[in-house]
Amino acid sequence: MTESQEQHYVLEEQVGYLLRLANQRHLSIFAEHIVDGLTSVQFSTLFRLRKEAGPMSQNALGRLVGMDAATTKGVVSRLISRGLIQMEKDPTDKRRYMLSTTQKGRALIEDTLPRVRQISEDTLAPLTPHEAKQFVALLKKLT
Amino acid sequence: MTESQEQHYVLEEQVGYLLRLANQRHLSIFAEHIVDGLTSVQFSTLFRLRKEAGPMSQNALGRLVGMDAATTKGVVSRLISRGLIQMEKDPTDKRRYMLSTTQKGRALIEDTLPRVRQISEDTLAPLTPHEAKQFVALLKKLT
DNA sequence: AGATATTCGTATGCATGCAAACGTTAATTA
DNA sequence: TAATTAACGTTTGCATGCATACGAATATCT
Repeated sequence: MTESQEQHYVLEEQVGYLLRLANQRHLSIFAEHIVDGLTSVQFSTLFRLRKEAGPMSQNALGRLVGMDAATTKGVVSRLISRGLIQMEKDPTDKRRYMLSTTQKGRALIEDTLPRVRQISEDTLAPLTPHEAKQFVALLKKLT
Repeated sequence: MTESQEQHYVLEEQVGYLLRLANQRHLSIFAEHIVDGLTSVQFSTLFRLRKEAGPMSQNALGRLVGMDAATTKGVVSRLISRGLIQMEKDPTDKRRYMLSTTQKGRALIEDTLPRVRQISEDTLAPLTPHEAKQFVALLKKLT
């Protein structure tokens, strides 16, 4: 390999730069489809709480969605403000609050599911179906 | 396709969810390698200003890095605070300020280049070299 | 049991990132 | 030329996201 190739550095070919732009694009597509201001992270959080192990503590939920405690606090507060999840004291552990979805939250998940499916499709639209599967597989391997 | 397949929705297989985690992972790797608190976006901005068309307006620079005007304002302010770029009035357009890198900024780019190369490698480390190339190509196509 | 670790939720500060609104200036159009 | 439109930079408000620190409660270890 020659030295000139070593010096070569193009922003458009760096994973980090491209990941940032791809993420921005997805969030933009998400916002287009979801009218009521629910964010991608808020949906993920709500979905995890509903479809995973059910009621759990705030920090546990955050971990399942890939958020640290500080971020989780804000997301959960907003979901509670919207009346999509609820909080009650854990009788066995005075530090914890158990979180669970409300009826309104569960209804919103069902209403939103077709749209989030469409969002995934739209995000992958520039790729052929085969490329899309490849891409998602590589993304999973990367995580 | 059966109805049960249509109902199927797994968070770990959604592009948006995976993109968010992949981006988080990259930013974490970036922070590990760069000691002085320079962020990924700040490096991209500095690099663009130095290696692209040279001195340009704030909004133009932001566009080249994929930031809106509000975000650009903050990033540029921080780069100026660190003494990495400088701002001077554009004599031909009273609205504009022309931005350019300082000597300190250019020196920092050269010092940082080997490290950002390593960051890209580390981010792609879970993939084979062939997969890594595929992944970057698909990311580019997606953007 | 008592000392130490860890976990829980919380709070603050900082950095992206977008929407929206704003005054100023330049470019376009009628 | 006059009116309109567009671009420039700025500010505010809100949402993620991380580091750090904190008191309270639980777990673990000696």
